[in-house]
Amino acid sequence: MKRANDSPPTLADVAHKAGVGTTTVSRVINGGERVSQKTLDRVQAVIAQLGYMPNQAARILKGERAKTIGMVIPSIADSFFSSCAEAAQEIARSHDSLLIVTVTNNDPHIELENLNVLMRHRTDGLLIAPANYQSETLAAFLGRSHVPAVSFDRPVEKGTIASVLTDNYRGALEATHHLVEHGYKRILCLGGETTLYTIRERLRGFREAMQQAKQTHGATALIDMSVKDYRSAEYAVQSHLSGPTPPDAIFTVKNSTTIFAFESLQKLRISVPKTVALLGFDDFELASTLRPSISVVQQPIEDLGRIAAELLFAQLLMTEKGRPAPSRKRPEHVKLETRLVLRNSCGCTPGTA
Amino acid sequence: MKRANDSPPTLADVAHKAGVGTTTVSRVINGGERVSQKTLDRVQAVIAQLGYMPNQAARILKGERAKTIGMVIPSIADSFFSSCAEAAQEIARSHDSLLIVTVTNNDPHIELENLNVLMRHRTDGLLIAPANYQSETLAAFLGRSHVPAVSFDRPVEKGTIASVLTDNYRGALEATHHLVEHGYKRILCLGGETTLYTIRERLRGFREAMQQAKQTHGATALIDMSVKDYRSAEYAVQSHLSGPTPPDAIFTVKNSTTIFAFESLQKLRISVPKTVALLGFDDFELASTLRPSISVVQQPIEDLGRIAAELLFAQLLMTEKGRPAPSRKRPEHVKLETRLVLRNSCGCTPGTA
DNA sequence: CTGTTAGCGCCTTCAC
DNA sequence: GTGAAGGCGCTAACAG
Repeated sequence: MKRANDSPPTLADVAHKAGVGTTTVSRVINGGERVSQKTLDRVQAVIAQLGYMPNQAARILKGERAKTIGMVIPSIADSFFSSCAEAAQEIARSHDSLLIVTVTNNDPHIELENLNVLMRHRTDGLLIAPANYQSETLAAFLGRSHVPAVSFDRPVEKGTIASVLTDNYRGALEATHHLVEHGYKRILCLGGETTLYTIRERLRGFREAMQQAKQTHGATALIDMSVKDYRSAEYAVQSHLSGPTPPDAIFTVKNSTTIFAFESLQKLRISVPKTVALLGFDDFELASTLRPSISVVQQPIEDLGRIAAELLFAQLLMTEKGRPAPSRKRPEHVKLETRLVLRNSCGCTPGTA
Repeated sequence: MKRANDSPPTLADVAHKAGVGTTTVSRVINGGERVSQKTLDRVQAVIAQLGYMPNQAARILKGERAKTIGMVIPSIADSFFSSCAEAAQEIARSHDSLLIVTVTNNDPHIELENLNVLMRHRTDGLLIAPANYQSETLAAFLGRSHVPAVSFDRPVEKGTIASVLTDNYRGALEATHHLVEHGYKRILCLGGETTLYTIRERLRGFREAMQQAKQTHGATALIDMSVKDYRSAEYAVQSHLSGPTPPDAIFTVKNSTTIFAFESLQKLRISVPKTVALLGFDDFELASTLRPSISVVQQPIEDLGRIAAELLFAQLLMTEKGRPAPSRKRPEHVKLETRLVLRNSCGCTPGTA
């Protein structure tokens, strides 16, 4: 026999067995245009019998779409990014494409490595939450490789790629305003990882709000960005609250910080919101089940992933239809709104819990 | 100019520009054996200058590894599977491979579709948490396609592929025993999705434990597998607890059921564990932060993904080295142990909370 | 409607 | 140490 019978059958195998030319088989598997019903049936029968599947690699080599997009994120286990990934996967699927997920741990070096691998595989496009939004290396890389890319959650400042971001600044601004309106005078902003775009924006929003509140309400801003894990959170909470002029409200800039802070407060038996109020950026699964329930700034996570993917495929269809001339339309920059979800920890008493 | 300057440079481009043959360039990018230092340097310079990257599709076509493995799971957003995915991704990365994640929503039809797409892309191997562990279609598909596959979390009963599973039966058995030893007499098993392998195994464990407890402790088993969402959970909890002979303990068979049950109990102001104890299968992020903290059966989630991936790559290296003769070693079946994490909701009082 | 043919980019004998 | 040539599986001209 000619072929090892464990290697997948090829188009030629099908053609041979069906007694037709390769072109005909090719036509059959690509919609069956310009093929007589009779041959079509016969060929399809052979395909089914042999369990033939087109070799995507060969198609890619011929210059077709790889039907694959790459996603570069800090972590999959993080529910934020896994939700984005799921949304993107869904869009990819609807475009008959696969999603390759790579994780960077926020390490720019690993990120670049991942991008390289993805380029080798000739993915049609890239979805990326950059480790370092100010990196020129990344911007240059993305600019050089002519692969459509969309950043999400974080921008790529130096470059010109499309982005889908949450309005972190405004979300933090509004959250802080809310605390101020509750009458809290000494508001502590708690967090870490200040190199991240999202954190900086949130901090900026907090600062701006407090700047205003200083005038209007005589409120004072406290900032402690030393929180990295539970230990540092507990230390921070304890030291701030046992000081001479403790905060009466805490604004946590991210998910995990909120949780750490709450756990610390709980452990130290500090009453929330009586002694200190708590309001966090980013919702999380049991925020409404904890006692007190935690007020948060909620962002439209799935939308981030979904819209980023949609933008990417829009670009792909663009460059497919239109003449290779990339029609220099400036890249889209979508900014999504947050929603302030008021529960009990900020001092509100919505509904009847 | 010959080539459109926006299409990636090819090996031939490099060869031409460096004034050498393609063979030489090929050697350079594959380790640089049998190439003089001088040409090596020159070629590498050109490669860097052109930003050349080998086209993986061409390599695949030549019969090389795709350096890609496919993962087929019910959902990415689910923290259980995203953790598995992250672990698998890490192993893949360490083997210089990419991970393609596809999601099935536990729909066997979508699952098969995903598998087909993955086959087209000639992934080197498959990691799968089958939607239906009893499916003959799936088993047949996996058997026919000669791609190494490892199932995890759930087996593929009819086939002969390797698997990495949690010992759900024993985990549930021990958990139930624990409740019995607390002295609870009427224990309710609460859950849903009884078609899933994991659920069935847990239910089996519960039944077995209660069977024994009936004799030894005079305990009674109650079973309600009607829980699908929060509403059904609340309904179930309410009706059971308001009945004439309410349960004094609840064993929830999965993550989300545990949470729904807890939320229901909280809403109905039913004291835990005083009025009813609660013990759930599967740990979750804030289980120890809730009040009372929730006792759970913890499974080694990351290990599932990691070991499954390791097994897969072991198979890959196998078939690479050894003669194509697949050495008919029977597939490995790894079973991982659970851990009973005792917190407050079952009636225990570990540490000082 | 259908078949023949020429590559896509790479690796791999085989000569030099 | 180096190069030329063939072919992996597929599609897209071109013939017929």
